[in-house]
Amino acid sequence: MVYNKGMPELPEVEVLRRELTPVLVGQRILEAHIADPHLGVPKGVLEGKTILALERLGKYLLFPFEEGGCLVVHLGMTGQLEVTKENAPRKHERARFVLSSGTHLSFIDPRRFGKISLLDAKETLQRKLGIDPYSPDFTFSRFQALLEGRKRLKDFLLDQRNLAGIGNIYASEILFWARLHPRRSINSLSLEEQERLFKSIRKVLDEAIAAKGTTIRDFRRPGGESGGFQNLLSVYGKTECPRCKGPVVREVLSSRSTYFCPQCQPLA
DNA sequence: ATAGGCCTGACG
DNA sequence: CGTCAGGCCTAT
Repeated sequence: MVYNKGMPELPEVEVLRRELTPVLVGQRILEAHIADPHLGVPKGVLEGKTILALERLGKYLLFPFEEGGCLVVHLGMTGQLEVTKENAPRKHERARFVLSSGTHLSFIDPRRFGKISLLDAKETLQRKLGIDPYSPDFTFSRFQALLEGRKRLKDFLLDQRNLAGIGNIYASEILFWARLHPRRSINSLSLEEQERLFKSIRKVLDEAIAAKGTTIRDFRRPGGESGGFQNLLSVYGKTECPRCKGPVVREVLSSRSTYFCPQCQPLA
């Protein structure tokens, strides 16, 4: 079974969490092989631990242990998690865990931007991150409070200290649905525009999760299928606006590609 | 607010 | 060859 995203934002990590849960919960780690010394996991601490659940915070996947503490995985740009029965190491494999069921969990990451670490508690990570859009804290009034003092709209969405989980693709998609220009300044938003933005966040993320994530490269689902949201993207990587049929513009903001329809998302 | 660095592969 | 890529951190 291959669980390969490769464009891991919140929806992709959530799909991963859901699909890995039945395979991993209750499993004991028999062996942990950390091939990449880059990954800061001390030797010998994972063996014998039992995975209690799979949780997600923003783009982080957490494996809390029955014995306390948790393993944290961040996929970076190209990280993948694969469950396999085979013992042969995969290309770009950075870590491998042998589980009590006999299956192996392998962490594959060509560009090595991904991270594996060990945490005392979920709260340690939570303190570094803003509100997860699927936590009970994600209310309109909390959202409004986050907007206070912030500047450019797209930067706000990408900063994980505000909201945790939105990346470059979904930022463009959310702003399209909210009909807001990526360079709009936050303090210029009307109440109605704030509400549109708030609702667009969950709408886009919900649909992306329902479609099993976005596959722009070579993502394979467990049965060999791809995720489906790449077929539902409105502006990211597009040239024509699905709403007004006008041209979609690509603009570089904070050295990241940003797509929007200047007609439907006016700056003024 | 922006550029650069971390890495490697894919593509022109 | 050169350019680009969905993340994130640090330094100007």
